[in-house]
Amino acid sequence: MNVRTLCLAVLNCGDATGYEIRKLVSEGHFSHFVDASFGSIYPTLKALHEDGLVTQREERQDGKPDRKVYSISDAGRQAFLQNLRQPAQKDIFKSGFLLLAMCAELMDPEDIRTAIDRQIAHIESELTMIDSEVREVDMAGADWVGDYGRICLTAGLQYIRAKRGELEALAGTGLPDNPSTAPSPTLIAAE
Amino acid sequence: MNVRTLCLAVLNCGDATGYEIRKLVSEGHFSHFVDASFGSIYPTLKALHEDGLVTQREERQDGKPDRKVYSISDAGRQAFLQNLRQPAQKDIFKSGFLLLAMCAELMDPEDIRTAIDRQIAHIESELTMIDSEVREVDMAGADWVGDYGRICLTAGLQYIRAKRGELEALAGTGLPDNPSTAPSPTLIAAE
DNA sequence: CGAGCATATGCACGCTTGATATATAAACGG
DNA sequence: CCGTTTATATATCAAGCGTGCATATGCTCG
Repeated sequence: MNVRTLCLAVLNCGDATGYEIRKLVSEGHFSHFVDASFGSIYPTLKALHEDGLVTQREERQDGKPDRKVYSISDAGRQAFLQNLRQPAQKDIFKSGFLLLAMCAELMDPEDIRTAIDRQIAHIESELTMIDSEVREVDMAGADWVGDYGRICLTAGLQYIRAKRGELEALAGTGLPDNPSTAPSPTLIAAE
Repeated sequence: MNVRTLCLAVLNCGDATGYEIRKLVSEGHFSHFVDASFGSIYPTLKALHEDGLVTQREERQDGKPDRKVYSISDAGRQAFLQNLRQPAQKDIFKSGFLLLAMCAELMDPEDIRTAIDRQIAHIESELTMIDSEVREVDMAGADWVGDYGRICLTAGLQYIRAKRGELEALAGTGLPDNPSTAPSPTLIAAE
């Protein structure tokens, strides 16, 4: 998903400033399946404006600095639908936690436990986010998407809670800086 | 997860060339929770070599071009463990499919169905990948990580299979090129 | 012979991170 | 009650990371 399509998608739900778009995709309703930062959103909005896919109006508000509010144009809607139509690439999932879990045997038990606790907290906060925010989006698909996220996250969370013991048990079994006790893994798989 | 840590993680499991690392993280055992491309892996290996975290030996093989095989050094293991220890950031998940699903109402029913089928195929191939390849990694945590992935993917897959009807039913209900029935915007300011 | 694999490199471009700027409100310390 | 810090809202830019693509080479296999 490139930032262009992302901005169009958000603007398709309603007018917004660059700041608000960032908020939505990084902390709000969209944040559990997309992300983008200031540095890409602002230039993208400018480009979309130049291409006539969004309209821009400046709102002078007393107190706060001027805000540039963007609206999607008809051409923008067309382009957005065109983008949606073409084959989406695979979802992207990157997990530092799983990389760490893969190497559990090298780690200190205490570090593993910390990492697991942190991961649980991350997932829980994500679930809270979905419950509280997704319902606000005025798109028919939002509930469906929210449920999808909730289900995947919940499944992962349950797994971690149920099986964290196995991971913790691995800690320290492959001592890295003690070559005499050379690691002999491959058979630790517990069921 | 930056590419440095990723390369160290792979090399920690055994020696490899840049090509092999790419294969592992993009198509092999590691590919369901990390990714990286040639363009980042090769320069990173060079940098790791300069920093003394990996050693490099050139193998002249007849037929194929020379291969540069990298091994992690003791300093590299230290650095790797150090990286693992420091707090991992949140997992990254980006889904073009969910963005599309969110906007289901704007889409053609046929396009939705195609997208859903494609998504199911993606998930199934990912599951196959995990089943066939993960067991080959010689790390104790690999099974744990594989099961985690399998469970999350399976949960999502079941959800899609069970609820795709609801999504398909939304298609076309928010007619885009008919401005009279266009969705009324300005829902961002929820205060 | 052409397709494809194995191997390696370089570059353009997209995107993120983080610094910087401005202005106003809320909160806190003295 | 004033001054200072902190948070919120807004926007821009430079630097660097990382991807995607093009390129090169030489083998193997159908």
